[in-house]
Amino acid sequence: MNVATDTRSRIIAAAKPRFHSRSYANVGIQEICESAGVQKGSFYHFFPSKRDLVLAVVDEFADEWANGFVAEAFDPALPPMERIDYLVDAAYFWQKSIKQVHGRMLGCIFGNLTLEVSTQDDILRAKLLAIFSRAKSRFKDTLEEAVAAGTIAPLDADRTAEAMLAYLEGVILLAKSQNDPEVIYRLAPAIKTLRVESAA
Amino acid sequence: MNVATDTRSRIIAAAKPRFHSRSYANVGIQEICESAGVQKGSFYHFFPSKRDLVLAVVDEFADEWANGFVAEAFDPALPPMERIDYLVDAAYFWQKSIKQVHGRMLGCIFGNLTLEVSTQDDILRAKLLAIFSRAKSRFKDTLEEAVAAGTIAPLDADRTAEAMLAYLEGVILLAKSQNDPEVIYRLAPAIKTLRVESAA
DNA sequence: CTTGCATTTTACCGAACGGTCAACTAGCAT
DNA sequence: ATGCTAGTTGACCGTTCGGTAAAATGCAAG
Repeated sequence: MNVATDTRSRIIAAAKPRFHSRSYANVGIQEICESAGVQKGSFYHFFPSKRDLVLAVVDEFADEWANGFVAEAFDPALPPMERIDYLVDAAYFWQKSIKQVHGRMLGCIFGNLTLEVSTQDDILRAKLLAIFSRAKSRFKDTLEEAVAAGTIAPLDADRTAEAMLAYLEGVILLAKSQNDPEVIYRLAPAIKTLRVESAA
Repeated sequence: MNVATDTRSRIIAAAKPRFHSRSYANVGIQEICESAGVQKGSFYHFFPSKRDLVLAVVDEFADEWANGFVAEAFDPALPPMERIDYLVDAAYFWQKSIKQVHGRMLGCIFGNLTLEVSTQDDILRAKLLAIFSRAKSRFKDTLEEAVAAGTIAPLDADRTAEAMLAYLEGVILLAKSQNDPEVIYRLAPAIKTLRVESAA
């Protein structure tokens, strides 16, 4: 790994937990640079603006999830509806472990950023939207498979997938408002009761 | 209305749409003062800090809702489950009208603030939590009434109420990410399919 | 007419904000 | 050894941030 990419990734590594645990506006570039051991001029060598940094941070979080829990959860070897159980469990355990270390429920970075910036920055909103869209597709494929297998009654897979994603984000929001990951444990399993019937 | 309360309420009136359409951190006191036609010294005569202002703003939003759509929706004269339909419709039409005027889906102020500040300000988080708690109670009472009337099968009313609130917030979040209130129209009715079974 | 208080004005504080710039360094290819 | 370039440094830009303090104003009661 050459020097250049190291500096860049150190910046991202410093920014990630900060944007996650506070907010976009509340974390300054100066603080990130200090924590990464980088001068501000170097920062702007790698990132044209603060917005470009947060874009990169979002990408990293997305990759981390896609290659971690999400890949495990949506394992084709698992019965379809169990994949959803797995994902929900992963969200719970992840938030719980963060709280144990950090003392706080930090919630979902994508949800956090969506509500903070999506009225102010369409480029960032588009990136977040793409991530949600991919998540929805995972749910949708799973639901279609479950219907095909006869595990669940036929339904509007597209809309139900969107509803499930919404529910998961909402549960995490409520859990954050209580600073208590147990809310996820309590509520998230009900995600499987959500249904949007297919149009006649 | 005397001069004092007028200045104070002009400040709140100027702050409300700004906190709603942007974020807590992104709206400065100076801007609020300019818009309200008030000097900064006057601002700090009425509000000890920015946080106290946002607390007052949250109260106003909460009162507005409680005395408006929420009061209409949870009308005891309505069949219980229709109250939920009503509330969901109200959320949709409200967001839609805001978008028509403002060009943007602004979402739920309580959800927005929760995700932005609840890791950083426990007092504000507590206020938001209290508002969610009241909302949950409305759902809970409605569900209990529906069960008593035999409209729906028995369930864990407390948890289902919490789940419904979560779902509503999640749907609004997703709608905001797409800047499209029709997401609410599409997804929100599925709120009535959510169920948490009562413990055996 | 005066005292007292609530309100308002104005100027100001230090700190932080995102971002820029020119100079400098190190490594590599010619 | 020279020149080019990616990377780095540190000082600096103007602006805004939340918040303060003292003086000035308006007003009502005694």
